[in-house]
Amino acid sequence: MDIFANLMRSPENLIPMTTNSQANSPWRSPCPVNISLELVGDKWALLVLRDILFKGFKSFKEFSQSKERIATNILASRLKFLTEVGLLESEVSEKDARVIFYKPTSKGLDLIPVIVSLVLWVDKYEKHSVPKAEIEWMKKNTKKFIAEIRAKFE
Amino acid sequence: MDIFANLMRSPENLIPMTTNSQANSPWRSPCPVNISLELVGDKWALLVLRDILFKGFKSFKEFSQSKERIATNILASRLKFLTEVGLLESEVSEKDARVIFYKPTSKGLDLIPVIVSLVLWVDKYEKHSVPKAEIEWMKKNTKKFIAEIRAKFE
DNA sequence: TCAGTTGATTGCATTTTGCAAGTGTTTTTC
DNA sequence: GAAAAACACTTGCAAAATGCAATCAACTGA
Repeated sequence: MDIFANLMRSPENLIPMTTNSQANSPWRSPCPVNISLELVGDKWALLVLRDILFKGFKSFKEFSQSKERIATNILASRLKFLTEVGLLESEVSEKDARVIFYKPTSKGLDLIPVIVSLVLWVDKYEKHSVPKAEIEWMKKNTKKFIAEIRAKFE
Repeated sequence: MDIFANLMRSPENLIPMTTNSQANSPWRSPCPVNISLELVGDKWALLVLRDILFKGFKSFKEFSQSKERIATNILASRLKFLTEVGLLESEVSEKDARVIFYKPTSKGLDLIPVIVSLVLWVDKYEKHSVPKAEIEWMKKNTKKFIAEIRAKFE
C-alpha cells in the first residue's frame, strides 16, 4: 500500500473534508497536520508541556521561571487554552490554597512521542543542552523512555 | 538508566548551557524542545513542509493554494526562513525561469517522523480528513511509511 | 506586442505578543 | 491580628506578527 501514491491521487485527503463539515469545524482545515498546529503550533505550548512532562513542574510560578522567560500574561493564556482543549488539568493544592497544580491529561501525555521526535531531530542538526548519553538512551530506548515518563503521571 | 530521574536531578539540562554560550546563541534557550519550536513552532512552517513532503508540491503557487489559505507575504517569509535555516532548497525551473521549485533538504526530510507523530496524535483525539485505512497503515508501518516518502526525494 | 502568470513586496488594518505594573486572595511573619 | 510576602492572574500600552488587497518586476506564450 503506497500511501504517498494514494495521497498524490487524492491529495485533498490531507486538506478538506467537505465544505459543509468545514463550516461546523473550528479548524482552518481538517488536515491532521493543521489541527495539530492549531493546538500546539506556537512558540510556547509545547514548552509548558515540556516543563510539566520532563521537568516535573506543576505551578504557574515554576513555568514562569523557565529560561525562555515566558511573560505571565502569555503563560496564563496558554495554561487556560491547554486546559480548555484537554491537554492539561488543574487542581488547587491541598497544602496551599493559593497554588494551582497543573498536570497532563492522557491527551497531553500522548504528546510525549511528538516532543521526543522533535528533540531527536534537533539533536541531529543543532547544538543543544541535553547530554549525549541521554540522547543516545532516548534514541535507543524510545518506547521505554516514553513509558517511564508516562508512568510518573499515571 | 532513568533519564527522567537524571533530568529531575539536573533539570537545567533541558534549559541552559552556560550563560556565555547563550549569549552567542540565536536561541531563547539551548533546550532542544525550544530550538525546535524556534525553527518550526508556528502555524505555517510545518504546513509548507506537509505540502512538499506529503502532497508533492513544489512551487509558490501550489503552496498558496492550500486550503489553509496562507497569505502570500507570510508564505514568502516562511519559504525564505525555511531555506535560510536549511530545511528547504530552491532551484529555478528549467522550463520557466519565473518558477522556483522548493525541495526538502536532508534536515527537512528528517522532520517526517515529527509530522507523522503529530498526525497519529491528532488521529487519536480529533476528527480529521485522512481515511482510517491510511492512518492504520501509517501506524503499523511507520518506518516504512517514512522511508517511502523520503525515497521520493532522494 | 501584449495580456496573463509567477514569486514576491508594500501599505495598512487587525491580532498577537512582550513588558511593567497592578489586582485579589491566601499565607507567613511579627 | 495587622503588615508583609507569595501566588496566580489581569490590565494597559507599546511593539511585533499576521491578514488582506493591491501592486510589482520578471517572464511567458500567443
